[in-house]
Order: sequence, then structure tokens, then C-alpha cells
Amino acid sequence: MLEDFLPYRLSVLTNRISHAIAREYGARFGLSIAEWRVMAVLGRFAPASANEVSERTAMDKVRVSRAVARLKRSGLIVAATDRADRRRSALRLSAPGKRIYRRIVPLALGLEAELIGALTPAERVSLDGLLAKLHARAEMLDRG
Amino acid sequence: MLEDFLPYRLSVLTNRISHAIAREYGARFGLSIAEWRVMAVLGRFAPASANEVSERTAMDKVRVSRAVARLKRSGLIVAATDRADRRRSALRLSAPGKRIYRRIVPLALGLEAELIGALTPAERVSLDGLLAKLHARAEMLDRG
DNA sequence: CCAATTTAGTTGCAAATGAAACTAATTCCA
DNA sequence: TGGAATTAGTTTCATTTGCAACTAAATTGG
Repeated sequence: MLEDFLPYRLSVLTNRISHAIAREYGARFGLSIAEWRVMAVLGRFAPASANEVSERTAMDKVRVSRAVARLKRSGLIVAATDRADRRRSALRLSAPGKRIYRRIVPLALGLEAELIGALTPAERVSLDGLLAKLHARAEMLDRG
Repeated sequence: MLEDFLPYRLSVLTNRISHAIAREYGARFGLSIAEWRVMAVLGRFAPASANEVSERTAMDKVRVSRAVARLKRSGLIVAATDRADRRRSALRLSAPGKRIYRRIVPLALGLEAELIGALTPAERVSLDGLLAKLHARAEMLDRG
């Protein structure tokens, strides 16, 4: 029944995890999940436009736009207008942004580690493959 | 990086699936996901109180309360005050509610089937176990 | 060239959400 | 008993969300 229904199980699981994460990031750094995702992308791929961030995170552009606005206001990222295309802005972490980024990364990895600590190495490989397959299929369903 | 980060992958996957589902239920029956979940529980475990529904679906009580209110307004469920405990109401599907329920169940199962159609039978068993383990661990993290 | 279309990003608005306060009924225990 | 504490469910309020409409810049085709 409902409790065996895959979409439902995934949703409950995801909710629980998001909750735990939001508490961690939110309480300690005042960051929403959207904000943290933007920082995660910029920490790795700066400079990036809002659009690139949107593609890399699969968040829609409105959500990215708002997360970026808040992060600019709180000084964790800086935006320079792209010289070549003035619609675009080149986003990067500011110095304080980098400091926070470096503090969060281990936290995030630690949380993930605790989570997949429930699994054996073989199971992790297996999970990886299963999620990839489901993801591909879900993408089809969502479009078609 | 982010795209390998388990919480993130789960979240994207779940989002995609929820989207596809919401389109299906929402468009055809005017039901939100919360509403459908309430109906799913009542279709199987009626009569149930709002609280029981909340426990079975892992939705918080506010969300359940609102879904129930809408379903009552649209006549898909009926509520009788519990004689033994007058705070509680005993919820059941109405006749029209049952009809819709019987129409949605195959749709939902069909969607799930399409999704896990991406997996071999062995993989399904495997996924089942993995999700159970992750779920148990996530519950710990969310509390502790 | 320049009008039509596309693309980057923002904003308006209405609906969804959830924490906290609230009402009403029940239970607990001194 | 009867008042404190608990529980069911609702409401209030502030926040989040996303679609659609918008502005501004760039590209494209005639």
C-alpha cells in the first residue's frame, strides 16, 4: 500500500533528510538549502552566471534569482556584470563566502557519510546505479 | 560534487517524480498530492482520524488538516464526530470519493510501474532494502 | 541595417507551507 | 473530585514557492 509506494517512500525519505540538513545549515549559518546549493556551485565552478547555477542545481531560475539576491545582500557572493554579455552577471564567492563554504563542505560531507554509513560499500555502488536508472526514467515521465 | 551528493540526488529525483504525479492527479481530478495521500490512507484504513492520517503519511498535521478541509468541501470524504472522543473525527471516503479512489489507484500503480520498469526484479528487491536502511538512518539523523 | 525572436534575470501575484498560538475535549494525579 | 497537563484539530501569520508577465540585452533573418 501507500507505505510500499515508491514515490511516497522517496518523498518521505527526502523530507527527512532535507529537514536534518536545513537544521544544520540554517541554524549555524543562516542559509537556506537553495542558498547553500548556489554556494556549492560557486565554490567549485566560479565564476558562473545565474543560469549556469540553475542548470547545475536543477533549481528553477526564480529560486536561483532569489537565493542569489539574498546571498548578495548578506555579502557572501559578489556579482560582476559580464563584459561580453551585459544581461549576464558573473557570480563568485566573496572572501567571507569562501570562509563559510570551507566550513560547510566538511559538514555536508559528514552528513552524507553518516547517511551512507548505513550501507556497505557494495550497497553504495548499487544505490548509485539504481538512482541513476530511476532518474533517467523519471526524466522521461516528467517530459512525456 | 553537488551532482554526486546523495541528499541532492534524492531531492532532484523526488521532485521530478512528484511533478509528474501532480500533473496526473491534479489535472484529471483536481487533487493535490496531500489530498491524494489522505484519500489513499482512507481508501485503505477508514475510518481514521486526521492524526492517524498524519502518522501514516508523515505529513504534518497542518497539511493534513487543510487537505481534509478541502476534501470535505468537495464532498470526497465525510467526517463523523467520534462518539468516544469528541475532539476526534472519524474520516471516510464518501461514495464519490470511493469512485475517484478506484480510478486513481491503477493510475498511481501504473506510474510506479513505469518508474520501476527501469529496474530488473533483483534491482527492485535491492532498492527496497537500500531505501529501508537509508530511511532508518535518516530518522536517526533527523531526531538526534 | 533593423524588426522579430530569443535569452538572462527580476518581479507580481496567488497558492502552498509550517511554526507557533490557539480552542476544545480528555486524561492524569494529588 | 478538580485543576494541571496532554491531545486533536484549527487558525494565524510570516515565509517559500512557482507560474506568468515583465525589462533589458543579444541574436537572428530578411
